[in-house]
This record gives sequence, C-alpha cells and structure tokens, in this order.
Amino acid sequence: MAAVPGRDTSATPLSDGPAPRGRPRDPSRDAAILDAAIELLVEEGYDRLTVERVATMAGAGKATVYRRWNSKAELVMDAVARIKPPLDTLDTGSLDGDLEALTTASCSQHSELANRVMASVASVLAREPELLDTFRTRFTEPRIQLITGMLERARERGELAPDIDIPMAAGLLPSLMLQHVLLTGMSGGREYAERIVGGVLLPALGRPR
Amino acid sequence: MAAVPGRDTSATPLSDGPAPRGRPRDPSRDAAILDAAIELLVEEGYDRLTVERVATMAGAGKATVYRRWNSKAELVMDAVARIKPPLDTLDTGSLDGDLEALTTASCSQHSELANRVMASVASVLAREPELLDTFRTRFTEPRIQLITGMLERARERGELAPDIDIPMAAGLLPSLMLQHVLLTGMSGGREYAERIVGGVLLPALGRPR
Amino acid sequence: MAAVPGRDTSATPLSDGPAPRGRPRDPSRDAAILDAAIELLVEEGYDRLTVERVATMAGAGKATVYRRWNSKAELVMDAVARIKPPLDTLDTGSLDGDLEALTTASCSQHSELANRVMASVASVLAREPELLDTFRTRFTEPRIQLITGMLERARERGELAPDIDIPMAAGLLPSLMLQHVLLTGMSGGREYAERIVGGVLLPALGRPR
Amino acid sequence: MAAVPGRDTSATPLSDGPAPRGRPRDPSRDAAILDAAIELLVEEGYDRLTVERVATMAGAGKATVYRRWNSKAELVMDAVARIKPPLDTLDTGSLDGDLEALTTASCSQHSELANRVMASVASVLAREPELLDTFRTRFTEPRIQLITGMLERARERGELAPDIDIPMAAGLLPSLMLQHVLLTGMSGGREYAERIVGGVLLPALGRPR
DNA sequence: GCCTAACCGAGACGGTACGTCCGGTCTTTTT
DNA sequence: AAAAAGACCGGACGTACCGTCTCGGTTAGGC
Repeated sequence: MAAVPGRDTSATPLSDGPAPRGRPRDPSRDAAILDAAIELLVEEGYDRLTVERVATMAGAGKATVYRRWNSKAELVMDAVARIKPPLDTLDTGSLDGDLEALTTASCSQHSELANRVMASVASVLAREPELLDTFRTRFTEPRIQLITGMLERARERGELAPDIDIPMAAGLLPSLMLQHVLLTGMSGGREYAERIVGGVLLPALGRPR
Repeated sequence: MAAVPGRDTSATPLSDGPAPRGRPRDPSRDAAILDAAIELLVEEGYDRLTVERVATMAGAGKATVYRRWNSKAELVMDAVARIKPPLDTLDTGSLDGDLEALTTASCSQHSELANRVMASVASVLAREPELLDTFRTRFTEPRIQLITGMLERARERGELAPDIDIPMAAGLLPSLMLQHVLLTGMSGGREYAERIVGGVLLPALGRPR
Repeated sequence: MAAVPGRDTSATPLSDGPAPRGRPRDPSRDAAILDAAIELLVEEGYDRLTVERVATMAGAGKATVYRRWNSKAELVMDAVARIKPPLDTLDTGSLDGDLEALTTASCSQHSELANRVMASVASVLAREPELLDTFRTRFTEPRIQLITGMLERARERGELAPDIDIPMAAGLLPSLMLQHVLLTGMSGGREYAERIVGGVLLPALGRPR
Repeated sequence: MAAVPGRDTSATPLSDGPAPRGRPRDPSRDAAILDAAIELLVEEGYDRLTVERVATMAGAGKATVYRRWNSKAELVMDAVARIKPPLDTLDTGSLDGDLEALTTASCSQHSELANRVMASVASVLAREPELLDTFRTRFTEPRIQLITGMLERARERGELAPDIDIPMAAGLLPSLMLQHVLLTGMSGGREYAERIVGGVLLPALGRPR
C-alpha cells in the first residue's frame, strides 16, 4: 500500500532502508502539533488557522511542522483524521438498542466537534481530491461503517426488510446532523437527533412510526 | 425589515433619507462584481479567489468593491446569495409529479454548482454568525421552502399522513445531495437523486416503496 | 505669449472667444482653494497634502479644483506663486540701508514660510521641468531681482567695485537662508541673517568687515 | 551613541543582548535594497519610487524591506545616507590646492547626484524631524566637515584672517551649488563652481580677487 | 568519548493577498 | 455651464501569511 497521503514520513520509513542516521524525530512533537491544530481549527476555522500559531502553541518551530507535513492543508487533514469516532463499536444486540446508542453518540460533544471541523475543512476538500480521499478513508468512512454494520446486523436478525438501501440509510443521520450544524452554527442536541431517528430514519427503515 | 448583513448599502438607503447627494452608485457595478465573484468562486474556491481578480474581471477598481462590501467574506456571501434556485415554484398538482420535478432539479448542474459553492463557503460561515444568518435567509431557506411547500400541498390533498415531520423531511434530499458532493467531489447525478427519493424520502413520507 | 503654465484658464479666456455661456466661474473659489493649498503645504508637506483635503478645506468639490488646475503639482505650484515677496521694492538710497532692510526681510516669518514651501516642493521641481519654469519665473526670480536691483543701484552709486559678480552675490543670502531651513527645520532668525550679511555677503561685495 | 533613527536594527543590536536567536538577517539584503532605492530615487524621484519596485529590483520581498525600515520615507533616508562624499579627505597642503580639489569635487557627477537626491527628499525632511536629524548627521555634516577642516588647516597655516566665520563660509559653496541644481534642474558644471569660488568664496575668505 | 548527521526552536527570506488611501475622471442634483 | 458631492479606475502603501531556508544548539548513533 502507498504511503498515507497528508503525511511525510520520509525520515521514519516503515520498511527499514539504509539505517536511519542522525538524531531521530521526537515523536512527542507530532501529537503536540496535531492537538494545537485541532484546537485552532475548531476555534478559528481553517483560514484563520496559521501554521505559525499552530507551531507556537505546540512549542515548536515552523520547520518542525513542515518537516512532517508538506502544507497547511495536509497538516489539517491529518489533524482531523486523528479525531476518533465516539463509539468504536455499537452492538447492543438489538436494532432498538443500537439506535438508542447511536442517538446518544450523534449528539455528543465529540460529534458536534467533528461536524464543526468538517465545515471548516469543506472548502479545502472541494479543490484537493487527494486530501478528499484521505479524509474519506480516515474520517468519514469509519463513521459510516459503524452505522452500516449496525444495519447489517439488524438485517441478519430479520429486523429489517431485505430491500432497504443500507448505505443510503446509513448516511442519513450523520448527514442531517452535519447539515444542522452547518446551517445554524449550533448542535441540535439530543432532541434533534431523536427527531431524526424517530421521524425520518425509522420510517425509512420500514419501521412503524 | 432590517438592513441585509454582509452588504454595505449606506449610500443607497431603501428608505429615502435627506435626498442623496453626489454621484449615485452605479448599480451595474454590483452585478458585474458579483458575477465575477461567483465565476471565480466556482472555478477556484474561496481561498484562491482574490478580490483584486474579482475587481479586474468586473472591470472595476478594488475601492469600488470595498465601498460595497467590508471584506472578501461578505462579498462572497452576497455573491452566493444571488444564486437563484433552479425552480422557483414546484407545483404539478400531485406529490408524484412534484417529486419527479424535484428529483430533476436536485441533480441539475445548477444544484451541483450551488453545493460546490456551499462547500467553498462553509468554513467562513462556521465562524461568522452574521454571515451565516444572511446565508440562511437568502440562500438555504428559500430552497427548503420549496420542498416544504410541496409537502404541505401534498398533505392538504391528503397524500401524506398528518403526523409526517415536514421540516425534517424537507431537508432530507438537499442534505444528502450536499453530503455526496462534499464527500466525493462529484455530483451523484440523476441516479443518485432517484435513489434518495425512492429509497429514503418516499418511505420517510410513509409511502410504500 | 503662451498661457501661463500651471493654470487652466480655458473658461475665462483673455482673448474673448465665442462669448461665454452658462454660469460663470466663481472667482472666490480660486482664492479659497489656493489658500487652503498653502496652508496644507506648510503644515503637512507636498506628499501629505491631498487634493481632497484642499477641496474640503476650501468648501469646494474636487471637480472644481481640477477644472482650474490639471494636477496636484500645478495647483501647488500656483499656490506657491501666490506668495508675495515681503518687500516689493527695497530702496533706501544707500547700500547700508538697503542691506539693513534686506536683513530684516530675510528673516521675516514670511521668508521662513517661503523657504519651507520651497523645501516641500523641491521634489516635484526636480522631475517636472515645466513646473520648475513656472516656479522660477513667478517665485524665485522676483526675489532675486530685488537683490540684484539693490546691488546695481549700489554699483551706480559707486558703492561697489565694478568687477563684483552681482548675480552670484544676489543669490548668496537667500541660498544660505534656505539651506538653513532645509537642514535644521527652523528659521535662523535675525541673528543668522546678520551673520550671513556681515560675515559673508559684505566681504564678498569687497566691503571691509 | 543612540540607535540611528530611520533604521530598525532591533534584530542586529550593536551591544550584544541576550544572544540572537533564529536565522540572522542577511546583510547582503541591506546593500541590495539600498542600492536599488538609490537607483530608483535618482531615476524617478521620491514619489515615483515604490517600495514594491525597490524590493523586486533587489530580488527581495516587501516584508524583507519593512522588517528593516518602518516606512518608505525611512528607507529612502537611509539610502541617501549611504551616498559617500566624492572626496574623503581634502588636503593638498595649501589653501589654493585644496580649493582647486574642492572645486573639482563640487561639480562632479557624484555631487550633482547628491544634490538631486537632496531635492527629492527635502519634502520628507521638512515634516519628519527625526529623519532630518539622521540626514544631517550622516549626510550633510560629513560634507560640511570636509570644508570646515580645509579652512581650519588654512587658518593654522596663516592663510586666513583669524576673524573669518568658518562654519558659514564652509556652507557657502555647497549651498550655492544645491541652489543651482534646485532652480535650474541642471548641474552648473565646473564653470559655475569656479565662478562661486572665485567670485564669492575667495572674497568672503578675505582673499584678493 | 568523540564525530557526524539529523533533529530542534527561532526567525529571516521571496512571494502574494488583504484592506486603505489617494490622484485624476466622471456623473449626479442644485444653483 | 459651473457648483458641491461623491462614485469610479488604477495603483501604492503597510500588514500578514505560506512554504523555504539558515542560524546556533541538541541528541542520537557509529567509531
């Protein structure tokens, strides 16, 4: 597999080359820089975030940043990819239980942050296909996969009609939550998540209202 | 109604004050500048768009731009607000007919452009509540209103169950289309719009699949 | 003779053309504008003086200024030319008396102002030969002529050796006074003028110290 | 001695402070920028000179210019101060020899250039006392000092009457040469310099014509 | 235990866009 | 037709940021 886009790992190759010489990179700088990037991204948005400030906040020099990432865009993308989904797995044994857990997760502070970041970053994605790919692979798809898995388990248990369009239904909740943050600037809260699940998602899954 | 945010109309007040003195603003400059802004926004994205180039393309001076808008962000926001929805009304007399027209409109080149622009602009909206407001009032809500109207007419005709969550359902199609553009960089095409309508929207409206 | 450079008199021709139609120019605007120009020139210098401010101070519009002068430089030059020498004639009947009067005039507030203005305007003169000509004809030469006349009368009275280089000697006092203002920013005062006359001018005229 | 006004030396202190950190300023940029500034100043004059062009000619960025000087005015002043007098010393052993050398120097191309630059810059000096001070200290006074020294040596040798006003006499030649350039736009040439020395300076020094 | 290469923070470098201001022109209404 | 007012184009100013480079100083090996 190719090297992960958005990250310059030239000095710390996985496949050991001709033996690394010189002082090795300080791995603690990575975390410090990415944390600072996330913080600024959330507080200020993509275009107010400056590499200089990220470096300063991380107690690093600009060169240390650019040694690891080729551009501001790649740095930010990598920072975003670090945001872990709120739930790793989502398996309570029943669709109703899973949906309950999903509802809770969808309105968590963590999810709101993810949505804000997504908004910040949309303009870059729109013109950098490579970064879009990184972003999808490392950020969006894991989240969608969570719901897709949930729905597939439900189908296997016979809780879902066999003709439900699972990939589409899986995108429904995240998409509407993102839309809401984009258009109001605020999280919708648990109330809003419940309204989506009850009013739109369940009917779309062929469940009675 | 209050003055529209994102636009400096100080020299052309709607409510005629103490008689305007001096040379009036040339309204043709507004159109020329906004058109240039939209063109650049679509071609280059928000942060590659420069005010200088917008002005030059419009055959205007930078001062003429900044006399009307206080910043690049406000200019762009106003330009976006000028994008008209592809359909002004959507009334074929039946829900099925309306949905057919909506499907067509949702995957039109025009809608795709609007979604791309929305992506370009999301990062600015995220940190400027005033601009977000302008944007919602003049761009998003008219679009949502179109679908809301359609659904309300359907309900009046008895084509919809009375307990359908219309506002939520109205956001469904645009939200998923935007999501798709954001995450793939391409329009989904008519195919994708049909899949949303058939697989998610109709069920959510309580219609048989 | 050609029209005086630095002044656009096209609408008030000396040689009566095809009879002037419409509203005649308001001659009071000329004075108001030139006065404002002088004031700003002295207070702020040539490059901080703006035509806008001159017009506003004169209670005029910019067009009224540009109808009369073709450029800021010409306006300023014309304003400078309006500064009258402190003494029109200088004839007490004896060289000593004339020199006394000259000394007094040379350190007057009026002369200091003229020198400041000269400093302000030097940079324009250096690259606009036409304006330099206007300036010499209407400002510098009348002043030099005053002293030249004084020295010629002295020679006729036999108070001067016949081989004195009168034009050169005539420039001596103004030149050193200007130099002083240029290099110190302040007038030298009567003391300084007396020192020039006694220590340099009189000896140069072949008079005993 | 205090820091030289008109120059931001904050990053290269003469008195070594707490050890300089980061990449040191490239001294070659100073020279390149100042040379470009002088060239443009002579060719175009003060107000046609633009910082952008200076930077481009020097192969520098605007930031590099503004890191060193706070404004165009300070940059130009510093550039002027770099112009070296055509003669460092002036000592032939006799007053006549020194005067001969001075005459030659006074009508050199170099002196004319200095006078043109002085004219360019006079308007800024008139309103910025700090810059005037820099200018005097680093440009005017060294030149005057040359002649003052010459006259003092002559006095020691007994070639001058003891009551000659040396500072005043020292200013005579440069002042009249500057005046000439200012008022004619051309150098007077050797002829004019000789006329000053023979017709005004020598008599003022009490020497027979 | 020293040598050397690559790291580190700091910050200067070339380039480019921002938003402001001014010169000179043009277009309104009013006189 | 001239007046005041002020919009118009063009272009310079001084600031800020991106991505690169260069300092002095540090931290691993390899010898």
